[in-house]
Amino acid sequence: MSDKAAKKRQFILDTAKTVFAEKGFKSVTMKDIVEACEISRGGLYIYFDSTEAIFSEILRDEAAKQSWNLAGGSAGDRLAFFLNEQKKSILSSDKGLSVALYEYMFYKHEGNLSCDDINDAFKAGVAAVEAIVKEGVDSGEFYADDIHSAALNIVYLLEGLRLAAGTVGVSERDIDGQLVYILGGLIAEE
Amino acid sequence: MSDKAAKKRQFILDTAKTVFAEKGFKSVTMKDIVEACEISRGGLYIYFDSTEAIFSEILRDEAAKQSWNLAGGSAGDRLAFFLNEQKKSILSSDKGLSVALYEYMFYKHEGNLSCDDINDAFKAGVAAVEAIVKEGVDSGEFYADDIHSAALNIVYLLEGLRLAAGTVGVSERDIDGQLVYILGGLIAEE
Amino acid sequence: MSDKAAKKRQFILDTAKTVFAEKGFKSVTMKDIVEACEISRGGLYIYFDSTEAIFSEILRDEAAKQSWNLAGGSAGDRLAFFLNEQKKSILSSDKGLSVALYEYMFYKHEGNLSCDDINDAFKAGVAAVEAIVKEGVDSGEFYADDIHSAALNIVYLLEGLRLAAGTVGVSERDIDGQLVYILGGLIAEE
Amino acid sequence: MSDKAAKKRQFILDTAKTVFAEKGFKSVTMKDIVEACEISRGGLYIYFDSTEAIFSEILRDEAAKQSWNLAGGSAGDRLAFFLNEQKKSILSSDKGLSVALYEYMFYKHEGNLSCDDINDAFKAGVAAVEAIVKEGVDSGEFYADDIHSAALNIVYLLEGLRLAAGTVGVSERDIDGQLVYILGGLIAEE
DNA sequence: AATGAATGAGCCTTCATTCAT
DNA sequence: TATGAATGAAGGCTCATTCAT
Repeated sequence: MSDKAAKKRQFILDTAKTVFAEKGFKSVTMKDIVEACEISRGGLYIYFDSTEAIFSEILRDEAAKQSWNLAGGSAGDRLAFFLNEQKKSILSSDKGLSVALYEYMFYKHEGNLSCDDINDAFKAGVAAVEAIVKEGVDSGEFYADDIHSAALNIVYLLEGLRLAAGTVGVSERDIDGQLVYILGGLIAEE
Repeated sequence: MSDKAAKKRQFILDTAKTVFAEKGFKSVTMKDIVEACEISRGGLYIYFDSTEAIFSEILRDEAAKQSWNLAGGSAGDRLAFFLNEQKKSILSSDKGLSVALYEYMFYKHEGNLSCDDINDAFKAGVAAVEAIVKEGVDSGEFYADDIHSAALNIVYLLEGLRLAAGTVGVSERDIDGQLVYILGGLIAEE
Repeated sequence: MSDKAAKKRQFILDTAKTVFAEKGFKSVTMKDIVEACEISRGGLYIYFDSTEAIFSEILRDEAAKQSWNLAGGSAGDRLAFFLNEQKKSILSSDKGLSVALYEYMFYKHEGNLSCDDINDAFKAGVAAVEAIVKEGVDSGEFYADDIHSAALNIVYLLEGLRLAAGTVGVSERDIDGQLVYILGGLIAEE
Repeated sequence: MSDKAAKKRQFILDTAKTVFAEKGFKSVTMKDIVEACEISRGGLYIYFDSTEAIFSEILRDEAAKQSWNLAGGSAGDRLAFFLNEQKKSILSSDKGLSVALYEYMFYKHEGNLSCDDINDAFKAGVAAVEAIVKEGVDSGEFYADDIHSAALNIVYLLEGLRLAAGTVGVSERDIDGQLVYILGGLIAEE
């Protein structure tokens, strides 16, 4: 049973994810999810108490899937790979979930609710980028006065791009231009 | 009469602005605004049909206040001034409105509604920054391979910072670090 | 001034009449009339307290215009003339007011409100028809066992036609068929 | 469950019918029905979306109950039976629903909404009467120049009576007088 | 007289949440 | 566990009516 229950739980999460990707966070109601999952109103409450609980768990799932330190290779290769992944994610339809994510963050922030998962994820992201940059600096591939600022710069820039993608829209060329800029900033200066 | 009406209209806008700053965009109801303004339900409808209409007008007001091409001086001075203004705005309590703004943009975006005011404002921002950068490059103060990308870089970075300020939070030091980074990128390379 | 006021009052009645013709009785709001007349909300209340008061006065006006005993001629001529007038009224756009009239009657009836004007008008109509029929019978033009029933028959039939015109619709042929039927009933039997 | 739901649905229809009979169509609000049924506001919406939907279904129910071609016997018997049924219906408290019906028809008509059910019912009524008349004419019981007009005459007259019953009121004697008139018109002329 | 802003009551509709089955 | 009917709170909107100017 616990097995079956786990499967149903996962089914709900997967289905709800598509709903959040489509409608953002705040607009999604328990009813929307009930309808998308084609289960009963009461049935959903057995597993989750609120859209917030569902989204929070979806985030946990997503975070678990993340692997910052993918592959091996030189720092340059790894950074290039990372940036390419980010580019794909910014352009992809999964962008939808990022809009929901922003709404979720605002929602938590407005309520002055702690949002440690998000904060932690952000810090983890910064740390991962910082690690790559540091490695590159150590190996002489990159140049940076202040490694922390360099990493933050990359992360903030990517957030800015992602946000723009969800609102005013960005072209692939715009993204490429910025990625070149990032790499240039780390490499060009001898 | 029209004078009095204009005053009340402005009063509503001003009051609503504080509500949006506090609660974002989506969570704000006509009732919230009615209560904040201490007017009657029907009274509000005399002036505005929806929270969207109110917020849209607030945005117009804000945009009108914007003056990108402030002061004179060298390109460097002007950029420094601009960045300092941005820094203040990112750190200030007006930050609240920016969260509402993001929600508003997502709201429009989800509904596939045109949001020309926002798009125009974004483009205007990019153009203004680009103008300063170009001026600096022309005068030899700045160096940039691709002026457009350089301007976009600044704008995206500031958006990323502003977003972070509204969610995970940013310290003044973080902002300063990034501003230095921007200036460094434009100046350092000879 | 009283002259000017009387003119305005009449203007309101005339304008409101077109509104009632278009929307019936119950759907018409004071706001509708205010807008149609392009006067102020408060201004309307100076003259009338409710849509009911306005409609009631319109009815009085209409009743005053009615002249059942028009023209002279034989009973047959006068009946033919009367029926032709009814036919025109049933087919005309003034039909709109008749729908409003029905709604008004129902409205009064539901509230168990006296509606003497209507009742009186109905009785007056019956009496007028009855007078013509009686005249025809006396002169030998018509034949009728029961003059009152004959008159009621004509009135009810016309009401049925008018009602149908406002709902399921009637063709001119249908009306003609019924008028022939009426005349036939009075004349054919010797 | 579906059984219980069907019962509740029917309960709502039955209760709403009394409300419509009392207040007509347009004045009835969802709130009225909610209160009459002693259920919750939201509860009603589970079954019906609007007063129109409820009334429409009530009409369907009523139409299903109708049996035009009742009993056997001669055309004269059948017509007499039919007319007697109509008389009872005109005099009965079910009259209330007929006022609502008229309002409903006007409502649909004003909105230029198709109201096929009503039109069909009207045509079916005419056809049924026409069939009886034709049968009588064929068997020599009745006499009529134009069978269609004769049938329409009966139907329009009954509508006129029903309408009058809902507004100015009719006495049983008035109705009897008219029924005699109808029968006389069909029979007397040899 | 006339204006039109303001009020507040009233109806509509949608959901989160509960609960008997 | 699962269902889905039921509830009631919440927010949206429209008008009749009043009132200061």
